[in-house]
Amino acid sequence: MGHHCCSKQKVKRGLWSPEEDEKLIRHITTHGHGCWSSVPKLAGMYSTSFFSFDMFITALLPSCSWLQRCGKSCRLRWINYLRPDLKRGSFTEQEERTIIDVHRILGNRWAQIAKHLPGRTDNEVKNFWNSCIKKKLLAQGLDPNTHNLLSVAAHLNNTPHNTEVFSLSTSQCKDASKTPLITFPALPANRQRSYSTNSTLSAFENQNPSSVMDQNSQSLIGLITSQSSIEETTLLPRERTTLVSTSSMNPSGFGMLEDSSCMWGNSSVQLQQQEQPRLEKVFEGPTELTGALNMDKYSFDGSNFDFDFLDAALLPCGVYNCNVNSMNGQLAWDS
DNA sequence: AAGTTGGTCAACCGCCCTGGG
DNA sequence: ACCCAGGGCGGTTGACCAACT
Repeated sequence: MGHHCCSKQKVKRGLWSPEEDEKLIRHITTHGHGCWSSVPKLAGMYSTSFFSFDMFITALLPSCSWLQRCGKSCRLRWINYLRPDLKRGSFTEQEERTIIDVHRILGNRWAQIAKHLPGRTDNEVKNFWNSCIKKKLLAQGLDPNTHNLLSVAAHLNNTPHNTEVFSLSTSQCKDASKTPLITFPALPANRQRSYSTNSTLSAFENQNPSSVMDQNSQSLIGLITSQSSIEETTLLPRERTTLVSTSSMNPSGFGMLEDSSCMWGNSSVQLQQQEQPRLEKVFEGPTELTGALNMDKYSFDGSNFDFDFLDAALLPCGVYNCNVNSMNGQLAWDS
């Protein structure tokens, strides 16, 4: 069943022939596409000598020269294949990284993602994602839909209580060049969750991301975003920014409490920017800020700090120390 | 050599949105 | 307010090809 725009015509389907391509290119490069639904007929006419007797013969014999294609088909063929500004060939590593980064934020909004890749189409990006990137992420132990570690999701699903705890598995991160992004799953409206790690980070003072190890001597490079407000908080793109946390008070590392409040045992948060951000256009705000954590509404029960996210992605990258004013309880981050 | 399987990607389908009548 | 056509987009299909059995 064809689209209603061409339901009255006998239209051809399937792969385009070089002759059809030629007609479409000739028409659009000289006249533009205008209304796509009229392109097939016009493209056929312009393929003959203009204002000639042939033109009228052609019009009378549509099966010979009209582009017997649905307008939608013409549009798709032009946009996805014939357009002169299309980039050909394999995706570069940087393009791949961009796709992953933007997909993490936008999900399967291929057209939006493609806008960050000049010369690439949504169809191309979608195909590349489905045939390549998806598998790569799975091989790294990451859920391609959520970009979370698969073990996190599995653990969450298996935990019965209304307070759920996961362990940040680092077994998938042995290759430091493929450090995963660690994101917390969005909080469901009707459930409370508590997230914590059971790994102790012991080398946070070392600024080399590849040598930040957990107790199992496996690298754990983390980046934490609040998905509930992902537009504002994202993004500390992996391989560009490294968040390393540790604490003597809270050897478990970090955690998130119900209602997106964040409990940090960190005595320090280190953000290291490794290269210029590539995604400035995705977010509004100062471009030099690729993200950091800014917290408010803390509480301290003698062993743990409890913070709320105020907003993230607002602090410049750098190294921050958390200071608590013992008199008024105010929290301050020093760089 | 023939059949099967799996990957890639161009193209289609169906839904949604928008603007005009 | 409603209908309709056109355009945009994400999901899916299927043709094609290469590798494998």
